[in-house]
Amino acid sequence: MDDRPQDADCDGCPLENRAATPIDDVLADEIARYRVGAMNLDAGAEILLEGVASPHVYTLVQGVAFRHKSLADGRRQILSYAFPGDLIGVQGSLLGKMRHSVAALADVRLWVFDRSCLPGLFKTAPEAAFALTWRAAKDECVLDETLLSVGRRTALESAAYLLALLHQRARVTGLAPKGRLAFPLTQQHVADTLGLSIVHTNRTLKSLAAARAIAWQDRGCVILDGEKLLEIAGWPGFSQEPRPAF
Amino acid sequence: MDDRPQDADCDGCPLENRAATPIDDVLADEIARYRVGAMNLDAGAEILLEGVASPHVYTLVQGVAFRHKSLADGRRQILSYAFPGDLIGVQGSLLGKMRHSVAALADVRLWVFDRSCLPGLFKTAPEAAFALTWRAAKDECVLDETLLSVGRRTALESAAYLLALLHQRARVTGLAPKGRLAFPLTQQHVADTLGLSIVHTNRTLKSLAAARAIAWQDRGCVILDGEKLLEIAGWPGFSQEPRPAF
DNA sequence: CGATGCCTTGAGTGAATTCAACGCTTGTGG
DNA sequence: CCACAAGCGTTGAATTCACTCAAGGCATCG
Repeated sequence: MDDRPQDADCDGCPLENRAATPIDDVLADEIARYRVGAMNLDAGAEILLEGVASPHVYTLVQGVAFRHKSLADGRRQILSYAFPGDLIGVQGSLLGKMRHSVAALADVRLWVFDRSCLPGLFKTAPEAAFALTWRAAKDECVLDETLLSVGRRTALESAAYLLALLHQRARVTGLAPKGRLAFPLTQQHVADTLGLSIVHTNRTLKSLAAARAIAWQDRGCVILDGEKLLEIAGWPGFSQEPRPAF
Repeated sequence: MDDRPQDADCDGCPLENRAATPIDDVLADEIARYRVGAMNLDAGAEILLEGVASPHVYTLVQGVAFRHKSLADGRRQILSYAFPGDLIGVQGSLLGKMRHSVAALADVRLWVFDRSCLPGLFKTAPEAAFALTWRAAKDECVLDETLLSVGRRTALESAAYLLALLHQRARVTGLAPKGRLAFPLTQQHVADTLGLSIVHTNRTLKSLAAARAIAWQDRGCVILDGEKLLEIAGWPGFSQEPRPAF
């Protein structure tokens, strides 16, 4: 793939667009000093593979990615989604090798960092290191809510939660113009995130469409009523609190 | 509750017992300087509540705790378990207020720290801060595997995974003498961790017992064949890799 | 223009749930 | 000391949610 022109709706806002993306300036500025390259990948490509000890850590500049892991017979679970500004592969760097895979959902643009930069960050830029850990805490918070969803919410509630989450995260990065999720999310992705079969996922999404909360058209999801999704999910949404003073 | 005598099997090994517990010396030594007190709580008590901005962070010195969150109508999901040496409440401190609750599974002994010590740790003890983040990564790794389990493993596989996990973690802290999990885990806890009903959990555990992998007796779980659990779960177990050089 | 990927629908099956009840142990108050 | 309640585990039966199997429609692409 190549760099594509930005449209007026701010699809695929680059990381550099600080107005639209929730940049953590301290971390972004500091880590930028360690940048060793960039990488572009097509939608569907794997960014990192489970079991691999990658020499790199990435930041997602453009596009959307997802973390996933699978059982021996192929059953797949999507764990979480990454949006522009997010770090990719930090867990793997800290633990030695990847315990999950990461794949590109849309075409992605990544900045590449040497994994060895992490200890340096802690030594020379404590506030950036703090910001990194704060992000890890936010990610874990999302993971907690997803686990609650998969474990205890009904299929309808769970699907509403997921779409509300993706909508909320996409919006702040300019990836939800007019409510349309601007990345090729398939019903198989939804199924693999919620732990449901593709058939039942389809029926559940139809039910959300019947409630006029979403529409599934042109191979993608349009959020018609975000409030209704939150209501169906019984979820208040994530608060966007800033990082506490260092 | 009060401090109780330690038995020969090392039940309830205190944090001080470095031979039996996987202490991260750098972090433990450093954070100990900020200790402002200790707290003992009975089994069943809540340690931290969702929504609260606690002034404290804790380390679990003795006993077992679990993180959990619930939906409005009471459906509960257990997210993870904490064993001696683990930190409790760091996520809440970083994010402002708790996004989940934490409860004591067994009687617990905690050391109390002021939440404001965290930035100080990053400023003055970078290696300890690095160790803290490394632990967060390990915790997230467990959470990933649990999500895979709840979403994609069958009830039998999932139950085998959970008991193998608890056995593995209990063993290194001396909380699994002769294979018996030395804390009052009920079938309701198992159900709330796996996202199953109590009735189906009971039948699934009976099935594991019929396979001679476990026994459920005297209100507790005995692991008879840890290898068989791993095999049923289709899970290799967690590698106990040390923290990488700083 | 056949192949592929994605969405959709029907029908039958199976897994897991709810409802209900009972036994056993533990703790408590009369 | 006994009666009683409460907590936990167990079992049966009916129901429902979700799955598998199967097939077809509709785009897109080589």
